[in-house]
Amino acid sequence: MSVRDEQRERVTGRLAAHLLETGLTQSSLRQLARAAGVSDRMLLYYFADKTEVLSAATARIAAQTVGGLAEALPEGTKLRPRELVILAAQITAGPQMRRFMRLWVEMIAAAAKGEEPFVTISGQVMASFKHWLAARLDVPADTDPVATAGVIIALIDGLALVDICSSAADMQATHRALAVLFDST
Amino acid sequence: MSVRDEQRERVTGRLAAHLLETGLTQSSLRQLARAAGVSDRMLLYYFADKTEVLSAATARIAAQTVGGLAEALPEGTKLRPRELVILAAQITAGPQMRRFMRLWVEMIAAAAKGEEPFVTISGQVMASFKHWLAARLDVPADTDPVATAGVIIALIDGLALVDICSSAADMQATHRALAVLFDST
DNA sequence: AGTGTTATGTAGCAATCGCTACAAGAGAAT
DNA sequence: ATTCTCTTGTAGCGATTGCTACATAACACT
Repeated sequence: MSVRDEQRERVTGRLAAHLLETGLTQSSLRQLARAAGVSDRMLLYYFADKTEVLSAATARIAAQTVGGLAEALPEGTKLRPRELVILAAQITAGPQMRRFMRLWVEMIAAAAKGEEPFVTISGQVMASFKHWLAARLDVPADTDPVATAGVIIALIDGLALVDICSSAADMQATHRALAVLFDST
Repeated sequence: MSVRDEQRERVTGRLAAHLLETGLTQSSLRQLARAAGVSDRMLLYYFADKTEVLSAATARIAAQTVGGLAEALPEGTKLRPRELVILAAQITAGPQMRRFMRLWVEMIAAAAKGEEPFVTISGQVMASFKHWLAARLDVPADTDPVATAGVIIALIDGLALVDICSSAADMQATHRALAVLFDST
């Protein structure tokens, strides 16, 4: 592997950590380069352009996140929708996943503006998340598991949206109300 | 009312329409000025700075939207959570509200970045939406209506997120799954 | 008639943006 | 030793950003 490719790997990891930390607020080429410990000139030597930089970093983040989720929901798990909602809400409320959710919201908003690579990436990530969740979903035979997973993801992502513009206390109340609404006892 | 104040009103209305149409993609001062039919110089004569421009326009949009919702859910309406979810999902899926939801997502993402006026405004709008919805919510006495409204808003807003990065066909399936999950028959 | 406030246009500043031209050192290949 | 590709630095370009200095025209007030 050439020096260029090695640096590409190193830089991708650092950028992934940087984006998780700061979201898309510090994502100009110069800011990204500084966070990665290289010059902006070199960033554009390792990658073709800014789109490719962000593409590599966000793809890395998505892979890491799916890997982390696999621990909480290993393959073969089968949960009913209400159970999965409660569990997913708990998982995504943790400090680590919370940072990802915030970045994820920013990425989708960028996709709404037509900005690449976010249109492409968020479409792919959304689709794969849906199928990943659907595989762990226990639903009646006559209902669409992927579409049901879509509803659950909407709820989880929506909680992240509400989280952004609510106080911590309000958010706690929201989670309590969620537990009541989706109580499966 | 001075000429300045009259223009302020006119411009605010045009900017509200512009933002609903284009989201936050064309929201530089020069682009906003062009959409409003004035020079950028004058925009900063009518308003103190860009923050105040966006503040006026988004406040107008929020007021219009609440006004529109009041037709579908007039005061005195009382619905149980599952009924309200289905109804709200239908309402927000229409072309007009869909534009608002897209802008709303972009505004929250901007708030996540700490950008004013979006931090302030989206916090206010979220809080008032919650209470507005809670007033139309029929819940048991021992559950918090405002927090329950928060969950419903999370689901509705989350659907807008999913909508942004899904195909129209997938989105139809998602709405069908929603109807099944929250079937209140 | 003079004077001050209000309204509008022209021009441009400093900062940042993504990106590139150019040169040069380093090491491998011949 | 020479050439060639890989790697890295310096410098800067043209565009866009939010915002401002300055001049001027119009109108109100005394």
